[in-house]
Amino acid sequence: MIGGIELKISTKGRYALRVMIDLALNDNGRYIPLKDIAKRQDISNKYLEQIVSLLCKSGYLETARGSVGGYKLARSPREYIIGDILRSTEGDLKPTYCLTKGAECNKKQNCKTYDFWNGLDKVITEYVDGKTLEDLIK
Amino acid sequence: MIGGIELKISTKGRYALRVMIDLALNDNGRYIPLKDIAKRQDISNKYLEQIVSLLCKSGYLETARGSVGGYKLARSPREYIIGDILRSTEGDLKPTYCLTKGAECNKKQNCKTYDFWNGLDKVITEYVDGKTLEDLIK
DNA sequence: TGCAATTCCTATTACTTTAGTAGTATAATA
DNA sequence: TATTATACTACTAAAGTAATAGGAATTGCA
Repeated sequence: MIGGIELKISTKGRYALRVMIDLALNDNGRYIPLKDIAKRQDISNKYLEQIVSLLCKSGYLETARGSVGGYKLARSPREYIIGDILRSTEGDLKPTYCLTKGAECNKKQNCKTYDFWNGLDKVITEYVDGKTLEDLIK
Repeated sequence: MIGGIELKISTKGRYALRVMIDLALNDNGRYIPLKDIAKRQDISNKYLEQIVSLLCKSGYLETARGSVGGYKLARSPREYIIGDILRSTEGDLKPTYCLTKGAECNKKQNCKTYDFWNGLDKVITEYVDGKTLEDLIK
């Protein structure tokens, strides 16, 4: 088979963004249990656990265990750059491997496509890093 | 496992672009056999066959079979839009399924992320459709 | 103290996609 | 007719996606 579908953001990135928005919109100062978010967003609780874990490790969420535990935003929505949220779950957002430091192609110097891919990366990065969580919820 | 690498252009799109550039740079009016391109580009001949087949079906290449057969560009480099070349091998370049006509999410109307993804699609499309093959080879 | 609610951590899995390999048929030329 | 090349189709190993599953650790409360 040839002719697939690519350049797609995976569920991890899309769900991460929805979790952050959900937490921003439902902020009441207390910790919000994941099952509430999962229910509202219609996403598997167990799968969300893994995604939220990445957001925690990046320091984007505060968390509390136990019976009144859950998650809440660690900062105000305007302090979250969307690109950062996506990168924390998607890995990097670069369109080709040759753009990643340390993974460059050895033909990079005289490759006619390198500058093109680099330019594509630039417009993507400028867009996702130019918006904050606040921009999305208002 | 969680935490993969995404938003990547696959080899199909990258190789297609390199084939088109190779054909533009080595244009001598005659048909160029695929094995010459494969050798210059250091890509498997058999794999390139499948990619080139897609470019042919899109009408981007002229082809001739037989002993002096091969491929050549169907038009001048400035008449090829890079986005078209990529889409012919990659499928669409949209960052999420919800942006594809007929595959929209049923929550689209009040989804806070839809406009964000739509905006990302727009900057990607503007970039890839704003460059021609001529831009890449000069 | 014990129970319930919750996060935390790791393993497993079905499915799809990627990036090819392989074989054969078809066509054109010398 | 032998050679060279494209055209077409089937197959495959490895990786990634999108979960599911099970249990351990932590906290609040009766």
